[in-house]
Amino acid sequence: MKEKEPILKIFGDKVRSIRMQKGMSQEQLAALANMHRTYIGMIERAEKNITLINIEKIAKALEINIKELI
Amino acid sequence: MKEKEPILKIFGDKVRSIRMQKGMSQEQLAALANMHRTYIGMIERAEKNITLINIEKIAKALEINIKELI
DNA sequence: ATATTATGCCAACTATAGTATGTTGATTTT
DNA sequence: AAAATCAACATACTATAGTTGGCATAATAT
Repeated sequence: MKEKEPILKIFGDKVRSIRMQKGMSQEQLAALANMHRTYIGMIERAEKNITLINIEKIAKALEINIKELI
Repeated sequence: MKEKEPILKIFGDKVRSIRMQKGMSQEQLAALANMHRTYIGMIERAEKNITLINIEKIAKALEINIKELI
């Protein structure tokens, strides 16, 4: 993941905006989703090509539907 | 990917049903999406945890919106 | 101003997604 | 019934997603 794929950017931006909207830190979201704090950061910065299972985990942690994240 | 995650099963089933609805073979879909024939099979059988970029590629090949696939 | 909390970023590792070939059996076509 | 098309499945390999720790910087609180 050198070049930032638009779809990852869109996804990361949505995660960040919803997370902040809910007043959560990356660390809090990570804890809820059972992930590492830095991984959430990487996703928000579109540095990783996230898999479907992790998309679902983040959606659940944010208490939203997956579709709202894509 | 030993145990089939429900979300991957749902995703794979949708790919298969839309593909068949459009009268495409796995091989044809693979060609359109620039993927290998067996990989499409693995996705439909929920044997792989697909990444966001590939979800997008398949959606485009099927000429549908990503949201329709999740 | 100092302490605390939050995020970015790097580097290294391990697990697994993604790519590919070949074989087998089932389904469809002729 | 034979031929052709399609999909399942078994490996095996290589690229990269996912996990982690540590340090630097920025922002917020006391």
